[in-house]
Amino acid sequence: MLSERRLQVLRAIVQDYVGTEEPVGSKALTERHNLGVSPATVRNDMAALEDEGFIAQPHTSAGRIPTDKGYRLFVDKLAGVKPMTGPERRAIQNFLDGAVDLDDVVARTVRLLAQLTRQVAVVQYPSLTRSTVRHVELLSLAPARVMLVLITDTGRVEQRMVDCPAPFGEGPLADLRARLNSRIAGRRFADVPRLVEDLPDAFDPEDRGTVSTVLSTLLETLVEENEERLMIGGTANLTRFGHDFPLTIRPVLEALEEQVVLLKLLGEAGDSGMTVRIGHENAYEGLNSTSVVSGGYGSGNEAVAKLGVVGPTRMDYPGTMGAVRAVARYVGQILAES
Amino acid sequence: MLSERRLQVLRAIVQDYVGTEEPVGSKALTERHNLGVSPATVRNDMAALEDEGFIAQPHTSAGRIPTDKGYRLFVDKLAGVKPMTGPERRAIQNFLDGAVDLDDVVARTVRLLAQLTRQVAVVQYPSLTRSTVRHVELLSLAPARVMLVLITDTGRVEQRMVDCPAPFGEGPLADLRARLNSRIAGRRFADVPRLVEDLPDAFDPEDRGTVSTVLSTLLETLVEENEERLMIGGTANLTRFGHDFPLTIRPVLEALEEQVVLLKLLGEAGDSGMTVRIGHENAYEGLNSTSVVSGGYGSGNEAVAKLGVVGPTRMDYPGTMGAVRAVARYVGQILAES
DNA sequence: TCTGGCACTCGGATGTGACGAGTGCCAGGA
DNA sequence: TCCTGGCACTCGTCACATCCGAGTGCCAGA
Repeated sequence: MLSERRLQVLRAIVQDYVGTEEPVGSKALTERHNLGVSPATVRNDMAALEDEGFIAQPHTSAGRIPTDKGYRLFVDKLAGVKPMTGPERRAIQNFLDGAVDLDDVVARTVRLLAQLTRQVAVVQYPSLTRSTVRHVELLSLAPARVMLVLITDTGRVEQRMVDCPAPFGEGPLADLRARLNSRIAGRRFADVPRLVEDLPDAFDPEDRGTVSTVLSTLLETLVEENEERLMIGGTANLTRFGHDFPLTIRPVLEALEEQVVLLKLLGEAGDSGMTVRIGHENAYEGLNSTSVVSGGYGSGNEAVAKLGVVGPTRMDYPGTMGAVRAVARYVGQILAES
Repeated sequence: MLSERRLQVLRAIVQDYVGTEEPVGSKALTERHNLGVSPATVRNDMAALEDEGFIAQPHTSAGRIPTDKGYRLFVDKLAGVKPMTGPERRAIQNFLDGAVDLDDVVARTVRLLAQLTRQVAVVQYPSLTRSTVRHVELLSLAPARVMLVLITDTGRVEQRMVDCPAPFGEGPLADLRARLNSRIAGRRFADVPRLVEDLPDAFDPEDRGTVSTVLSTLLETLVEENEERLMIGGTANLTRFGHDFPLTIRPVLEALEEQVVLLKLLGEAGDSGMTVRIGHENAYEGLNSTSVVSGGYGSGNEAVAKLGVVGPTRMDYPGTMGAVRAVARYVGQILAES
């Protein structure tokens, strides 16, 4: 096992490297952190840390930089989550309070996260499957054409056009609307299929086909998780990455355009608490030189969606985690209020 | 005035530079284009073109590159719009035909444009102000709380929460819904204010306040042009820009994050036909080394929104313009169908 | 008006050497 | 046993010098 001092040395290396973006040597370490020992001792410790794979030398005659494994140890054992300061918290709350609708909440959240962390922020729209139904509206646009509008408790609105197999009068439509709402308003999406199962039976035979069509469209809408949208911001921060630019930035930009990749990335994160994926821990190859800090947020006790930050492995983990946690918390509050 | 041959020389310079990304010299020019004259003659022409400000030398002993003014002349006089090939057209149509809803149409359009031009694509959501109302729905969520849902002919849905000054029964609500729809369904947004002006008069005094509140929320929604959303794609193509990377890419990424800037940019473009803004012609400073090719698209004869492409001034203008025109045309068709 | 020739310029690539940060190892001391 | 100071060594970076060649401008002649 690593001695206490060696862990301190690792911590110091991570901190310095994150700060300066340059490999750190033994002398600089002893000067900037009072470890109470000489550079030579630190050198021995560093050699040991390198043997264990926590740090590495880019070149023979250069200082050390942390490896993914080193960052992992740092995040797990050596660093806490840096809480936001009072003013920061107030700023977050004020900024989010100004939002006028769901789109705006998400947009503001992205901006905020990107600014706070100076990295790329990704925010998922509140997911449908965990939400509850607030209201279902059916509009007759043509004799055999119905528009289905679904309103969720998170303020999200989904609409679908339904082409009916047969003309559908205003009377049955109103009937269906009333029955539907009385059954599923306030219920969770997951429960809806069960609740509407026998609805067609209540209608005249000639209308049953249409009712079934409408219902199956509704269920499709509920299930359609792949429709989950997300918003991205702060891509300009990618330019701060490093000097070896195009090579690093390219795959990241590509990854950010693939919503599927991002959704998967966020999906892998645990529901509660925060998940940190460092470098090669990311399944997607293009993100092998980045770290992803993500967490869930929710309107109640439960997470309804995820948000996160993508940045270089060489990032300020405590600060980033603090920002993610704080923003997630406040977004949850805002959603719960509205 | 410039002689015919000098224009040809300019055209050749632009084409070669766009192709090779390297300053082009007199010798290379005569080899690759059969101008029928010797390099020495071309040199004289180039000197003249330089005097007029159409081309410039990055360094004393280098070839020439076109200036913004040179590109401008090229676009205005020397180049046409390169039409898409048959297969390309079919591919565009097929791809767009697969869209399931408005979001999907816009998303696909962005992807398509980005792929075709290998540049950054920007597509504005169909604008509200030019559209017509398809349906207005009012839902009572609580005694004094109404949700207003507006559905446009382009398939867009906007919802607003309205807090009423007094409780509002289902009866008057249904009444208002019916009157509203009979008056404004199918009408253009611009006409709506005039059409609903006297609506409160038809209601009982105690409901008038609520009716007015609902109406003013509706009008706000219609006017709220700044809410116009847009979608961006193909940012990874920025990495192909050049070698002097971070300096060029940074401000562009920043500009792309500022929806306001982009909306302005697209807004400046003419309604019909295509607009090309080259380098410093762009008002926004960060885009001074890029060109923007934009055009309007519409569901009918009229443009309802804009779309465009952002790329280096050194871009394939004929090809880009062809792609923009083709995509705009097909998106219009798709919107008209749905 | 065009052409071939020629001297000139200057950026980029290549090579060389000095410098210095950082290392590993070792012998001596607490 | 662990820490420390010293020392030789490595190697990347920087500054400077050199060379090469693409490209130019200009001029005299067709």
